[in-house]
Amino acid sequence: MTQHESDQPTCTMHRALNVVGEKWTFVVLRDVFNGIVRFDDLQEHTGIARPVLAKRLATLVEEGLLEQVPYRVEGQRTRSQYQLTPKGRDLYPVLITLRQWGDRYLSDASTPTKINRHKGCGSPVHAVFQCESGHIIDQMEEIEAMTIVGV
Amino acid sequence: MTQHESDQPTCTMHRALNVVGEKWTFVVLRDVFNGIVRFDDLQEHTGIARPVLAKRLATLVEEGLLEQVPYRVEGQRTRSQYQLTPKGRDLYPVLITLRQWGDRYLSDASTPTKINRHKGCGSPVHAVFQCESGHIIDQMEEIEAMTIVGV
DNA sequence: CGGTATCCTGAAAGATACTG
DNA sequence: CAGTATCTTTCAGGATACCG
Repeated sequence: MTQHESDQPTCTMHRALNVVGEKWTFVVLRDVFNGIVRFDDLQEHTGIARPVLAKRLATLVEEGLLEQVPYRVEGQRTRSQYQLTPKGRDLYPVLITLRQWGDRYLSDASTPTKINRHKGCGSPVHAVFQCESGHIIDQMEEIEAMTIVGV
Repeated sequence: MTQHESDQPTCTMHRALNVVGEKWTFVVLRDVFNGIVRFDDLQEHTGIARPVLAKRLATLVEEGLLEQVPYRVEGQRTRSQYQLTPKGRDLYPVLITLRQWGDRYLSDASTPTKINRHKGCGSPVHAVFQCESGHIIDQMEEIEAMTIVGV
């Protein structure tokens, strides 16, 4: 059964992958999160071929994860940069959990470790689950999945 | 600058994507998490072409995220199934955060919402971050990133 | 049931060069 | 600086058929 553009998957995770599941998407987003927001800077830092980067950025703008905004430094000409929208910013947890998994299983002497700290208190953070009753869950065995049909 | 197999990216998130960043990987993992663990079941449920599924599963086994284990129901012949290793299980937070993002931004009337509940208390859970001092962080603005060189 | 073997296609990615 | 235009290549993915 071939997947046509029209029949979207009903699984929202699958849909998410159709938006951000391409090879370079998260690498680009990572850099934007890190403050690299201009085309040439992104190109140089990621090493992606220029046409590919252009297409990826266009997709991210189309999908509403990035916004292209012009800016101007006094006395220089107008330039443009990419900014995260709330929709884009909300992917941060995915990025973090992905990186934490990589840190745990794929790091070696050559990989600089990125630590995320709680501003103010300064302690390293990691992903856990919290239920609405307030319990913290760090064993996924304590979680059960359930499908709600009809939204 | 072309990427050869030998020169891995130093970013662990990027490395993670090289393991699980292919189109169908998370869809397969999702099903395995949901208890669909046999080849034909996976094939039918995902709709992936058989050779592709075979390759994806082989990769996941190679990379140590899945294990192929034989099992036998009394009186029937031996069958085989795929089981998550701890390394594979630890991708759960990535799956959940990805799905939560999809739920928020890509759902519509046709998408069944998957709710994860805390066993016992029954309340829905969502991914948050916790720092080692115990604070719960649900605003990513409260998180700052920092690079530690030299592991 | 759990895959392989074969063959094919298209889309994504890459290299290079050019433009406003 | 921020892209396009062209062209080429690679390969993940798909269709179909077959096998122990």
